[in-house]
Amino acid sequence: MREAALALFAQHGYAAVSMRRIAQEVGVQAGALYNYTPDKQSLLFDLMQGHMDDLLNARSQEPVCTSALARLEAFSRFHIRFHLERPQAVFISYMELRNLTPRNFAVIEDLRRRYEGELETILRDGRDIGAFHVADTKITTLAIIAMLNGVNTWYRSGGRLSLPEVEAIYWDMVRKAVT
Amino acid sequence: MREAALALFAQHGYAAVSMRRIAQEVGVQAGALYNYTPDKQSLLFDLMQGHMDDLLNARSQEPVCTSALARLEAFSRFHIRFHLERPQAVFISYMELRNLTPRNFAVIEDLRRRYEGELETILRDGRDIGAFHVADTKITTLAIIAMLNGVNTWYRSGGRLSLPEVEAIYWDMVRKAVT
DNA sequence: GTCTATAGATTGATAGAC
DNA sequence: GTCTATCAATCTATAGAC
Repeated sequence: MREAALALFAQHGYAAVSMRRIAQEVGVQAGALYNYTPDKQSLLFDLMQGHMDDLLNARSQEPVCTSALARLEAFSRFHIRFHLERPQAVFISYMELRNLTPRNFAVIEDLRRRYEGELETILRDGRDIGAFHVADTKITTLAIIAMLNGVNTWYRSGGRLSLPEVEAIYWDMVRKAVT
Repeated sequence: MREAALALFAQHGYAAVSMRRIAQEVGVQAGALYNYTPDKQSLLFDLMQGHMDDLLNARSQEPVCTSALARLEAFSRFHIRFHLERPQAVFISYMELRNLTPRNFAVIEDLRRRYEGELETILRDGRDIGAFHVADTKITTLAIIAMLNGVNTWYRSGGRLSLPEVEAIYWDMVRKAVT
């Protein structure tokens, strides 16, 4: 059910996808879905929370780097790799924020800010030791993440560029932008 | 009607907003709206097409710069300024692409590509004369636009930073990323 | 745990009075 | 050009049989 909902929400949007349509994709009747989710809103929230949990868990299991540059490179490459591996979940977690209830929205926002905080810490530490030159760590954090997220709008596996090539191109831009 | 639809679509999403809700905002009954739009889809399309037309028109009326660096700076500052002036239209034009009919989608996509082409031309010309060092002009184009678009996710007028300060910070990052 | 059936509300769009 | 009224379809969610 979650798999079907993920694909359908990503393609048509949460509000435009009915429980009947999800059930059809799963191969059951609509009523049967309510054995697995209390309602449609919880289904959306679970998908988004699961994605953010995956993101933070995967990040925490990455090897720790010592130098400022190596930390930033590791983050940039991890971010691209992780997000390119699950484009649908990424898409939903950004596009469907406004369809969350205020309570659910606050939870997702908190997870998102925690992730952004990891990058900001890297930038601030690097700036403090003179490794980076950034005008504003908060804005630079958001600018870098926005730029890296942009990969998902055009990258298709099997295309002109391989994942390592994409990582290298973006890392080069990130590195130059902060040094 | 367009004004009300713009605000409501931006806040709740096209699929989640009913014609009755738009009519309520305008102060008429739902049926009256159909004197101004043949259907809901056309209303969305007109908003998006109007936004893209505004963008290309505004861009074409900007003063022409000669040096590669000045051209890129003018584009970056123009992009930030234009997009921060109409956050709702920007939001809709990106988020509601999947709610366009295939025919309407193709029209908007063409306008978007035309705009991106202006930046790519700047980058290619600059690279050809040795002013810029970019690994891939197409990807760099998308990366820069993604980064600049990110401003709209956090900037609020009257906040910590003024528009000229924001422009300066982003221009600094763009400049360093390509030189 | 899935089914059929349905309640109760809402949707986009139209018809016809004025 | 706006109104009331409504059609026909669709929606989320639930009830109860099996």
